[in-house]
Amino acid sequence: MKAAKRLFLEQGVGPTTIEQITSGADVAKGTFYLYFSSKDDVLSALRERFAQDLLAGIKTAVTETPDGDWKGKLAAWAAASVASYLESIRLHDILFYGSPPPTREGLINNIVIDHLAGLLQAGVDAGAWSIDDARFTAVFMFNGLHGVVEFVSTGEKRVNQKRLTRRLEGLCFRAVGETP
Amino acid sequence: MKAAKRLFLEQGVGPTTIEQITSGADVAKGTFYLYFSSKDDVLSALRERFAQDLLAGIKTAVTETPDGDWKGKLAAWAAASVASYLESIRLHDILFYGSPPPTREGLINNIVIDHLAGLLQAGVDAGAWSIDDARFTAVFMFNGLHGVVEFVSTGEKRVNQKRLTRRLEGLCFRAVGETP
Amino acid sequence: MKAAKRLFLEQGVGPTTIEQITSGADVAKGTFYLYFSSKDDVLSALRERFAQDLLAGIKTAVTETPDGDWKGKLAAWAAASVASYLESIRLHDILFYGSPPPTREGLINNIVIDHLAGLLQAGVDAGAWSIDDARFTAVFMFNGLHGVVEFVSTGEKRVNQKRLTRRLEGLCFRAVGETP
Amino acid sequence: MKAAKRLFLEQGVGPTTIEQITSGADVAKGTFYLYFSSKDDVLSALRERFAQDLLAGIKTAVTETPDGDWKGKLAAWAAASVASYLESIRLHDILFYGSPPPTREGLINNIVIDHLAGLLQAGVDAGAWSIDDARFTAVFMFNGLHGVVEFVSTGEKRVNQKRLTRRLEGLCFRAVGETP
DNA sequence: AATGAATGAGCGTTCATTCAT
DNA sequence: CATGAATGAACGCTCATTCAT
Repeated sequence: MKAAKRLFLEQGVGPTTIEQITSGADVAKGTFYLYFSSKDDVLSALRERFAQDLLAGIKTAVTETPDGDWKGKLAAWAAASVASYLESIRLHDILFYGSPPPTREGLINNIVIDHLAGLLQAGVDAGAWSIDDARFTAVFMFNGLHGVVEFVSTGEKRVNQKRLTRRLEGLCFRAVGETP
Repeated sequence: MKAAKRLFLEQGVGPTTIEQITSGADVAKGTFYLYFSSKDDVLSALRERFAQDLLAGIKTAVTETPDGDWKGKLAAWAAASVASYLESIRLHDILFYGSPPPTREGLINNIVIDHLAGLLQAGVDAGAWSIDDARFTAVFMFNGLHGVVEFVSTGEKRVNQKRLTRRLEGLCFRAVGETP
Repeated sequence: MKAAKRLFLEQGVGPTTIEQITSGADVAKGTFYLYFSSKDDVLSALRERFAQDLLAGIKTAVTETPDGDWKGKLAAWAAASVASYLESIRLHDILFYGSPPPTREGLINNIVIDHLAGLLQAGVDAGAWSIDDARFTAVFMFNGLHGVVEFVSTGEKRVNQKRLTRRLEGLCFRAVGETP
Repeated sequence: MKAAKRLFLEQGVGPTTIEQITSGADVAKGTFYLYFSSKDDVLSALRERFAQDLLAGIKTAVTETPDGDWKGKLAAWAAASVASYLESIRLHDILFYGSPPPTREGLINNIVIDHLAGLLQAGVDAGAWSIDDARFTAVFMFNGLHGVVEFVSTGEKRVNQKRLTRRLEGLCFRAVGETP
């Protein structure tokens, strides 16, 4: 999986051959098929692992913020997301926007968005902010943030993470009707 | 190009062969190479055309809104975007998220986002709203909207376009610091 | 060998893998190579066993017919052959007509034909019938009978064994110049 | 097809690779798939051609014998069959006894046996001889003859075709109840 | 004696691309 | 301009065989 990840990042999924993966991992070609049934299968495994890691990081950050501080939790969510994505936006895109997109179910998006939707709804229930539809807003926020990180990553020379985070926190606040 | 578009939608880009395209277009295989240099080349052409059409629709809607009515223009932008994407979100995804990703330059995103950023900045200059960085907000808004449309398209049975548009307008207003 | 036989019958020799055989026999793959050197080796063993069983059945039937009754012995040969083949014609064909053909030596044919040729020659010596060349006639008779059984097995819904046997006895009689 | 036939004869069907066939025919590997869909497909084509040629030879010989001379026609059938098979018994065996045997329908056997059965029945109708069941006897005769030719081909140093033919005619006569 | 993970040569098949007609 | 037969590199995948445990 390490070899596959490296190669996918270097040349994309399509052009990477099984042979290259096994060469990179210093095993024989047949060995690959002992553990994976196809290239898509490795992709699945990488997705799974990526999603778990990402969600874990976000959850930790949000949980560490004191209960009751809803704006703080939302800011923590944004900051953790930005940090994670800055580190691995290319891997994310390769895994989740690769040619035959998976069932759209089981996308990383889903578990991360589920979690965010939960957070937003909890804020609503606690009277912290007011929004029409938590899931809806979660999708908007997630995609907006993701897009911005991607935009920034491919555009600027060096990313000013601090300013980026501050601005995204501001946009998240506005999305729930708060002022930055 | 018509045949290619249909096939890409039906089975994805990768699995579509040149032979299928030429069969579908009722020409010989060699003829393909008189007009395109490769499959990626057709993809490029389809992208170009798609982006032009999309931007044209948005521009018209925005222009038709009376000058000075900034919220109206933003709402028009959102409504036109939703309408266009609802009709062709799958084609968009196939064209712009297929592997191997294009140069990140020349993405449809760019010309549409450029336009939106212009609109936002104009609003700022006119004192209609206040935002930190127009381009930044434009990227956020564009991706948020796109994500929501995609989410809605793959999820619900039938899409309630009116409600969807209303909610997205609201989120766009909030993103520029206005109340829905 | 039991597992191999079952699999050969179910899917043919070629498509059967060593892995399937060892799975079917509930042993590890390596164990196979402790007892056989290759798939052809199992095939050989199955052939040997098949030929022994078949010849034993025929010999018994022929021996049980009183000495001197040559037509009776020939009829017994035919009846026993029909009975045996009806039960296992598919196995026979798989074992003896599979590619690559064995050395043509060691074919079941040989030991069964040898025996039949002996019987025919004994009849000649005893003045029971008159034929040109015993071995020659034995080959003809053996193959004719085998072909008929195969023909009948693959063709009809249900085989009328009694009638089949009677007719084949008749043909065997004719082949040695006797009337049925 | 010529190259395939040669290779099948030299090394058997299984061990022959598509690559060898195309090399032998001095074309590229892909060209093979322009005309055949698989190795089995070539096999089919060779079978077809073989059966046509064989049957044509037999029919000619039988037809050339004066009508009314039933024993002559049967002798002609035997002689033509022997001659054809002696020339190409190995090819026949490779084509028709290869591993995954075709549907047992469409076997050469069928069209040749059909023809022979017709001849035998015509003889019965004309009162030339008496047999129980024409098709049945045809199968017996065909397989007997085929087996003998095969036996002789693989056994002796040099085949005495004249004596072989005479003896097989004799056996065919006996099978219809005539004396040689 | 038994195991089963590892091997890697070799297979059938596909398909973008060329070019003589 | 258009054709489509021919190409052949490249791929995913299988499976008989080995051998350290």
